[in-house]
Amino acid sequence: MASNKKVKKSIITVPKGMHDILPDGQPLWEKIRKIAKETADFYNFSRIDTPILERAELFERSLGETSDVIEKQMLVIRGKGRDSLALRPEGTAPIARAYIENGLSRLGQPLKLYYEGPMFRHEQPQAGRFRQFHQVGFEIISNDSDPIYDAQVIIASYRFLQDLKIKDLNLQLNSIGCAKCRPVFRKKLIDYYSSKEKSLCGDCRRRLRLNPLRLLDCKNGGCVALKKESPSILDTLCYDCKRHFKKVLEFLEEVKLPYTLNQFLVRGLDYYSKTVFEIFTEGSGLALAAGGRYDYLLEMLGKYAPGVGGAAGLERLVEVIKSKGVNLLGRPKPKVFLIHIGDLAKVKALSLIETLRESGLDILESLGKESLRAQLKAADKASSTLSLIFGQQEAFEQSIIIRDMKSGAQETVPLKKVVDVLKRRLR
RNA sequence: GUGCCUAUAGUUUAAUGGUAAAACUUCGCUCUGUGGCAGCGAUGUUGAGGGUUCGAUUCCCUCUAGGCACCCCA
Repeated sequence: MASNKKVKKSIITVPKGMHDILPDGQPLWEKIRKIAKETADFYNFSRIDTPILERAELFERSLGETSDVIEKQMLVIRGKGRDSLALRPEGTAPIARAYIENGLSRLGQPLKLYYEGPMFRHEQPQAGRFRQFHQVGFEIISNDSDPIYDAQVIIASYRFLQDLKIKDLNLQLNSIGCAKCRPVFRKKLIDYYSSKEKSLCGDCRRRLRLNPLRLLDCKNGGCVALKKESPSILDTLCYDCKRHFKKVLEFLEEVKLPYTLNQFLVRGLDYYSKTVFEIFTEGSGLALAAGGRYDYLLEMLGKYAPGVGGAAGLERLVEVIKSKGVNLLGRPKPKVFLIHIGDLAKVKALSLIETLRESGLDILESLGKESLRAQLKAADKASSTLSLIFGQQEAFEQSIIIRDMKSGAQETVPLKKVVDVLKRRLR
């Protein structure tokens, strides 16, 4: 106790933007992951896990050197050798890498993959934004850019959110064109905005030079007004892109998936082309899931193969589920609590637990507590339906008491029969 | 990287220029083999450092951390 002060003073806290997911928060996380897996299973996406560390170059080459994610958010570790390793800021580039490196085209076309895990971006934490966050993502890589894949990724992402019982989903769609038509649009945008540079905000003047597409993303009053008259990407798309996008919309309409066209929707990463999408829910300005087609990503990494994918941020989902009061967790399983009294029973309880385990029964205990009172309290707090009371006398007699925690009714059964009786009563 | 706000038990919050209170949680006791209720008790050097002051948890400054917003993004 005297050292309390010292301990307190030197307490080590979690790094900025990171957080613990505590035991009482786990059930919801497990449930979300479970629903992600069920969605993936149904639509036939196979799980893939890639390392959390990748060569920094992977992201530099694929996400775009001028993107914020690369420019200032990537956490880079200098390895012992000359390697420059990065904590992955997103999940798609690693999958593209794994696809090429392992020759995953051999697994058949198309290859549908899903992943789940932590991502890292060094940014200022705020609502729905962390330095370590978790994503679930769906990706389809194939040897052609069939718009059906775009639709399938969007459907899977949408259904995932629906299965999480998140209401009022709003799917926004756009096409940002291909290598042929995007430059045309880019030029149109620059032409349009150059004459109006004076009325743009500081950020937008920078964007005009660096990444003109992002001009459409600005929420600044003056820029928003200018946006209205700006050239529309949808009018500029080449024939192929137009047809591709139309097909995607057609497919979504077939499954009655409501969408909104948003010609101002652009994405932050360079590898996107054609279809881009974001899914929102009412009352939050943050996208719950987002993604798009990336016809050039794998090519940039050395092998041509178009793909399309989307990812959802789990922290944001948890936040929405909590704030909307969605009840995802059903009734908990009935629990049995083993209570011991006395040293002999304590020892015997240990092997009894193993016996129950072998019979496939779940059992809770509090072997560290001695008094019956305290153990009953613990059983109650764990919301057990039944408890087993095992004392000195029962240990001698090879019997045990089964107590119904709600009614308080007790029956004494021979130890040999406890498994059968429990199974019957739990049914 | 920029701006604004905040910092008191594990949690949520009071209070005061004279070294802190409640509720909830946890643990224990009242009650040595029968829980949920109740009563009692335990668990804190008011984020760190400095300044003003006889005296600072309170006022001021710095730092740190957190929240929110911008940038950007899941």
